[in-house]
Amino acid sequence: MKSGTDDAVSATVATVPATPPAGIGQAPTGASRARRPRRATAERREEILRAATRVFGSRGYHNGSLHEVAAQVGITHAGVLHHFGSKDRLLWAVLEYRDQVDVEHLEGKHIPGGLDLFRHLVTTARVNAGRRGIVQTYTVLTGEAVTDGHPASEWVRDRFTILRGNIADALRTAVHERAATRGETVDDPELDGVALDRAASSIIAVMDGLQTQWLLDPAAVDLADASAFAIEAILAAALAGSDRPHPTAGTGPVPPEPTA
Amino acid sequence: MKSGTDDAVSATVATVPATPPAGIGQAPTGASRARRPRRATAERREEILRAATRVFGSRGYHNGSLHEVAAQVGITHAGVLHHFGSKDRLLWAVLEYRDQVDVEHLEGKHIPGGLDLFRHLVTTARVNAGRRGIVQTYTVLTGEAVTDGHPASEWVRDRFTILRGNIADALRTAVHERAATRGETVDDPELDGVALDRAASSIIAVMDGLQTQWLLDPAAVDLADASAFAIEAILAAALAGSDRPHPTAGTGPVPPEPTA
DNA sequence: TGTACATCAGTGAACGCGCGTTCACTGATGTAC
DNA sequence: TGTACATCAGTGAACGCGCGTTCACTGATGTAC
Repeated sequence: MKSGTDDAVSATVATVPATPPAGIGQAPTGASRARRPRRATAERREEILRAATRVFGSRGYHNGSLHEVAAQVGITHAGVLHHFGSKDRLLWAVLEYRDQVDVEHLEGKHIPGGLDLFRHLVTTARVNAGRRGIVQTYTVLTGEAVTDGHPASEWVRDRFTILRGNIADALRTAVHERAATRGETVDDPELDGVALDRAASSIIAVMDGLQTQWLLDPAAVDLADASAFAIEAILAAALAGSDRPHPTAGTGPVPPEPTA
Repeated sequence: MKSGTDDAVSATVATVPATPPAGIGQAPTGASRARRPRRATAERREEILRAATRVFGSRGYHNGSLHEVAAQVGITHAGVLHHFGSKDRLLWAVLEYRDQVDVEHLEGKHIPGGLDLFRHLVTTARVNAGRRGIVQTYTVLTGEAVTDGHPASEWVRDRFTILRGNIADALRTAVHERAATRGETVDDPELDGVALDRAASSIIAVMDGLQTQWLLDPAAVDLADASAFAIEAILAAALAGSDRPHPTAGTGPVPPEPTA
């Protein structure tokens, strides 16, 4: 994955790693000398990634320029390309970098499961209310990714898939937990997978949608409170829905109208 | 509103109306001749607006080009500018056009209130599942609008404000309706405005967020079903919440992590 | 029915700008011996 | 401790492209008389 333009790697670009910058000091592979990356290189590369995160976040990927990224680091845009080869490659590196940072934040502790995940999501929303920049980056990139042939769309799609899976699993666990406290067992061992996915999608959707509204009008939307309310609402409906067949919404004859 | 670059209107641009193209045949205002717009003009302008909607929707506003819009109508990009003066102006016209079309769709019937509004929203989601293009346009533009200084951000913000208001009003009505069927009256005449706004934001948010996921991965998300489920869940929580003080979510000590 | 004239739709070329990419080159860093 | 050398970070200029905007101009349309 993540390929697509990797065919003819320009000869000038010697520094671009196929994989994101791993640790320091790996033993020299070839016969030539001085293969060990310099200590400062990884740091400089991180500086650039942080700057690119800010620029792509505030201006979008297409509209953000290498010049602006470079200026924030104090080098020229050619210097940025020296490290990352192309603008597309820089974007991919930014996305991978964010994944990596997120994982490091969690340290050894894996993503919580069961009801703990939902408390975690609520906390995340509360924390996000204090980091406008990061929220903007994700929102802008996610929106752009819907565009035809956007270089980040695969990444965003994968991210959604994984999140949906995690949340659906946590829901399943929560249903079992609740049944256990009642001294019951859940009849359908696989539960209703469709219903769980539906709830999982919805939870991600509210969080994302509220971020958009909050970014555009922070005074009108309380990101933390609204997220907490909506997550609880959907969670409650999902748990209740696992008891009995889920109702389909009655719909009157209302004319079509977009509400994006 | 909608101003910002209206200062020096280029002299070449004679056709650009300050307001969107109104009806045909309004009486000549000045002393000069031939002021009545030609019959074909309004149609051609609409053609352009529809093409621009498609282009901005599939490529985004910044990435979409006047050339592509023009090609879809069979004229040159200078011809498009003849009608709209600048790219920004074209975008505004597209947004106003969509508003206008939406209203016309509703014909005389105003937006429904009370529980009918929520049935209407569910229907909208179902209809949207069959109009990928329009959904993409709204999603892309909304995402881009979060960008610094984007020409559509004011429009999107206003749109959210109005929608939140409509939905909050409908919620208020629904609460009263429900109390009435129970033979009760609602004590707080203004209800809990904050709670209503919270629920209104959440409903818009799920609908938008689900659209994004659906656009990226139609096989993984059932737009209509998921929207119906989530709207019902939030509606139920809002109605239940109007009975007793709303609980605040308990949150464990979990490390921060973005989930945009 | 004709004529003169203003307006309008649209063209085609040119301009200028921003931007991503390429490339030759420089000075510094670090390694091998 | 020195020396030679490969590698690396970064520069500055040039290139090419896409694109929005401007502008002079043309042919058609419609109006006034």
